[in-house]
Amino acid sequence: MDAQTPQIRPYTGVIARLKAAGLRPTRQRIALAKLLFEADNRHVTAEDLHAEARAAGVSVSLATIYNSLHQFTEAGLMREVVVDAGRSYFDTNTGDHHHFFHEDTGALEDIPSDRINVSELPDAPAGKSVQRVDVIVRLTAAE
Amino acid sequence: MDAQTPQIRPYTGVIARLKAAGLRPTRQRIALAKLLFEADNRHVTAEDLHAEARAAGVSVSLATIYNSLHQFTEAGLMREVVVDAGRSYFDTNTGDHHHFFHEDTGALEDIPSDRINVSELPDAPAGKSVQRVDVIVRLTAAE
DNA sequence: ATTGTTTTCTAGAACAATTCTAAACTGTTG
DNA sequence: CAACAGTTTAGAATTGTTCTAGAAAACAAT
Repeated sequence: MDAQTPQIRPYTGVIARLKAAGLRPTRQRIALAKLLFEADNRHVTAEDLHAEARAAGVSVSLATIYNSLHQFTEAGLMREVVVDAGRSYFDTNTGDHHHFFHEDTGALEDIPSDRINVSELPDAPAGKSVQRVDVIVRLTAAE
Repeated sequence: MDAQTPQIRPYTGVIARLKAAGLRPTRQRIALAKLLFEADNRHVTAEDLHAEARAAGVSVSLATIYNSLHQFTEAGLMREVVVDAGRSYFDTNTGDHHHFFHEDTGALEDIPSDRINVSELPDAPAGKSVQRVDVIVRLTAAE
């Protein structure tokens, strides 16, 4: 199996990506996009990203982190994963896949879609359409 | 006479159920248990249940609603379903099943486990065991 | 019933994650 | 570079949930 690794993109790549999404390439958005999209399969909370940005010497307010994460998600560059009531995770892998959730550590891990199979899905009720199917495999420390 | 009537239970049924779970049958817990377990497949948030109890003329504090929902869940009488960051749902159906989540209305709907099939689940990572597999089918209004 | 012991309940304060607000700032365009 | 719209910001506000410590209720033994 060949893992489709997205190429590491240069500066201009990030800027182009933001422009293509209809987002102005501001200092903050460029910095966040670089942190998020120049690595694979990142799963971050707003606080995670905030800490990371500050650690990288980029001064960004928490409000901007939330704004950016939502804008990136709306633009289809990320997706939001709900595993824990009270905390939102954002995933840079927008492909078809599912998740392991480590309840002890709070970590999220991808499960490629070919490693799991969901079938015989019932039809959506009348007037509704399926937006997405989320599978979360919750893990605890084995005893 | 068959003592195992799985239908609507009288007062004593709810009380017995609470006792069996190691919970004192207090006025509040009895009232909440009646609201929750004398109907099938209820999906409630804490606020929902609070409003419902008040509407039924039962005065219960919100803290007690939270306490009770958690106690019932720990006792295996209910299960918590995470679909929406920032809101917890509690489900009175403890059997094997999954959920439709209506994103427009916030409603949860059961999908019986025989109407959906999850297979080829990867092994849990070393040292971990699968606690549960949640499947959430997210629905939006069809356009 | 009365007591004592323990559990539970309650209102309100505290808390954490997120969203809002209104003013300051920045990117873009002419 | 001036003007404007889009963005960022700090801090306040909001929301859902948990905590706290005193009051009340359940239970057991009189």
